Amino acid sequence: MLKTIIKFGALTGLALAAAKMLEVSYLADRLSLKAYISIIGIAFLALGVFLGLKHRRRKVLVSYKEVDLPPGGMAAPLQEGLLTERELEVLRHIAGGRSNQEIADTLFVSLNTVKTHTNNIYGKLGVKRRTQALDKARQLKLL
Amino acid sequence: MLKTIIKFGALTGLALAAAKMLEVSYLADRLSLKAYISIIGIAFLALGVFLGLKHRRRKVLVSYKEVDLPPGGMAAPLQEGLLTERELEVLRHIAGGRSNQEIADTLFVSLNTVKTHTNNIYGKLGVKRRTQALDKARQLKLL
DNA sequence: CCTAAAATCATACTTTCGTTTGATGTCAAA
DNA sequence: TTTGACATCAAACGAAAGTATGATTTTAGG
Repeated sequence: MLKTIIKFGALTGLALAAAKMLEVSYLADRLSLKAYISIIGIAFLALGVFLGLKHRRRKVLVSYKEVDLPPGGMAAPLQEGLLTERELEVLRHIAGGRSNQEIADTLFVSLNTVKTHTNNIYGKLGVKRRTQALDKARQLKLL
Repeated sequence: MLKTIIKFGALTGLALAAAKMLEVSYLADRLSLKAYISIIGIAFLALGVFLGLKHRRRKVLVSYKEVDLPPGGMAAPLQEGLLTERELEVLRHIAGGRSNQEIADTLFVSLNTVKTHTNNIYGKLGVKRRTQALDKARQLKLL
């Protein structure tokens, strides 16, 4: 971002310098002030458009890097005891895209019970929505 | 395209008119020609940048580079063209646990727009909920 | 036996999500 | 210029999800 600003400034400076040169050129004697101003304006307009368009180009991630796995393998840091078995069960259903009602049906409990579980999960994970819970759970390797 | 040119021309005309007004203003008496030219230049530069940025909506791939695939082989760019860039962007925010309103805020669009995107995503993935969309997207290696 | 944690359920309420319909502007390609 | 894909936005409604509070029942451990 800093580079962009610097480049931008440099280009502007160059443009201004060019304008100054123009100022003393023979053109100044032949063209009216209005025409001269117009040329300057159009030139800068073009420069501006160019710059504006140029800095919209997309960058793409192109490289990756391999790393060694820890000798023991990627064993789970499993947060033992954070969530209860039932809560984990519910969480897995959520990850599977099931609605609370569907979870209630498959677990043979009421919708309210599922809501209680989900809210307990949110509380323990420190989140407010099921999608956040999934994200957090993955970070914690709970899923 | 024609419209764009017309608008562009109109704006340029307005800018030139403004410049003409400036020309006869008191500023002309107080500022050196150089300073005057500079102001004109900067103004048009700004206008140009504005116009350039405004018409940047469509993104274009400008360069690419070949790389070796990881030994294990990463499943290719499956499902090319299933979701649009914008839809993928929204999907990633959903995966991050963001609410529609939050997504709207970070993308600087309205809540309704985000809802439209999400619904289009659901339609394309053949799902009905965001959590299902996440599950399906992972199966399709879209995330 | 007693207790704390876990699991169950409820009611009432707020918020977010999802659906539908319709519209406008832009861009690329035909 | 016409057309189709994209992105944008709106309004209104129903469906889920989430919050808050309180309660009862199981169950595992001390």
